[in-house]
Amino acid sequence: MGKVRHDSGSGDDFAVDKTFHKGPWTSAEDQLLIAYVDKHGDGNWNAVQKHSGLSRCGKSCRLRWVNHLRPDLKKGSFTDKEEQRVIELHASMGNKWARMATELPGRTDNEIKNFWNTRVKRLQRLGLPIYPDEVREQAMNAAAQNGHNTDSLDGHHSQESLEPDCLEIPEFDFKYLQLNNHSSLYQSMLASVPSANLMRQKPSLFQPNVYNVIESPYTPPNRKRFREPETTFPYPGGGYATNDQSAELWNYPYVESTPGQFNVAPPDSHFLGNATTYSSPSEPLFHGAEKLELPSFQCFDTQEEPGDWETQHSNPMQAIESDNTLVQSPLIHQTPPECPSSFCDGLLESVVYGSSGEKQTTNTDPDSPLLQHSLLGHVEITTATADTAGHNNAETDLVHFGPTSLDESRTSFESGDWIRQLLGEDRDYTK
DNA sequence: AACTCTAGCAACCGCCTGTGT
DNA sequence: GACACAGGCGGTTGCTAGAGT
Repeated sequence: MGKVRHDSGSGDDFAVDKTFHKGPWTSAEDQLLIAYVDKHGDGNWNAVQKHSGLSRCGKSCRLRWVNHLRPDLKKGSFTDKEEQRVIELHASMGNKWARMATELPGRTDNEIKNFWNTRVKRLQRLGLPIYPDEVREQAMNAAAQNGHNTDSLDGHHSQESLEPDCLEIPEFDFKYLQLNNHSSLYQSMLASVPSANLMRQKPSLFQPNVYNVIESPYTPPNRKRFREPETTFPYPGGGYATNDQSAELWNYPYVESTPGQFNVAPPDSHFLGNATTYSSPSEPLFHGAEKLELPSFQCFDTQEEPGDWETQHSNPMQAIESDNTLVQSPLIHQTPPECPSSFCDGLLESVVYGSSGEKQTTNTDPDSPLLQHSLLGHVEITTATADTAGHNNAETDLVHFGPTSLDESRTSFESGDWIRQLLGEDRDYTK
């Protein structure tokens, strides 16, 4: 409190004609605002100052009312049920806090956002997946049992494979997944690890991991207002695409980036799996995306075959940070002993998308590394690990690849039941 | 007791959309 | 269509309490 700024009171423009207090609200201010709302109702927030004498800008008043003074607000920490619901909602819609808030009566978007950010931070430190392991595991099993092909996953996609008119955006309702029962085990894992102990774990667990670009298939329902920023990014066909054009790309199971780049996901990003998979619906991290500032570890080079890449770009992280350890996929390798999770990598949605673009005909061996890579739906690169003696323990570089062509990927899209096939319609995920 | 570190939370900022003129 | 305004949204920042050293 005490800070004062000039604010026009309308939106984000500032003027010198009015001064507004900033900082924490006092109870006196709260009473003024409550009295105003009682009398005039909520809305027309820029009139608050005029009618109540409050020296707060309209936006601040609205925020205070919505987040703290509204009578229907639920106080206290999130219940298990609410937490599970948040997980479900985030899995299905990403960082759409306001929309999530409509599904959680008494909770505000800010509250949910803070809750999620804190949770993600905690899980990252633990090396735990953002989404319950059981759910991802079962999704992967379902995919394997349904025989998703991977033999086309060479990571090399042509321009034609991304022609926008050739892809349908599959609709996917995460209600197929019942997370509730899985979450309990997951939560108990978390509860068993005091937060204060987190940083005492092997530091390598907390190193940046590999993040991917896998967009949620969430299709917003009709509503008065649904905002999707039109972030532009280089379009495969040349030029730049807006989100409208890119929608199909977000649903495309490719991950494209530049070797040697790092993606360090912000804690509130849409993690579709865990600390190693990153997706931000509003800010897709496609190669060359406008807002992509941090280097990425997603090591695709469309000019090279995967094998070439592996040899030519071996251990990209090693070149950058020799003692940086990435969590590996337990499906492929043994789980690092320091990792408390059976799955240190991948996430449910990445599983879904990893499989979504694959035809269903050949190479259905569930043990196939290619299948497993595809199920993970993202690049995994295990970097060289410096042991205590200072020796680098080079691990295998794993790279997930999407279908080579659109024809291959569209097969499953056009089948119309790709998600049911992946998840197994008759599977009971609550067990 | 002093200090450090972290989680949790409140609030702000900038961008955006919807609406009215 | 252009503009201004009001309000909504997501991302970020900064403060504080509590735990650990």
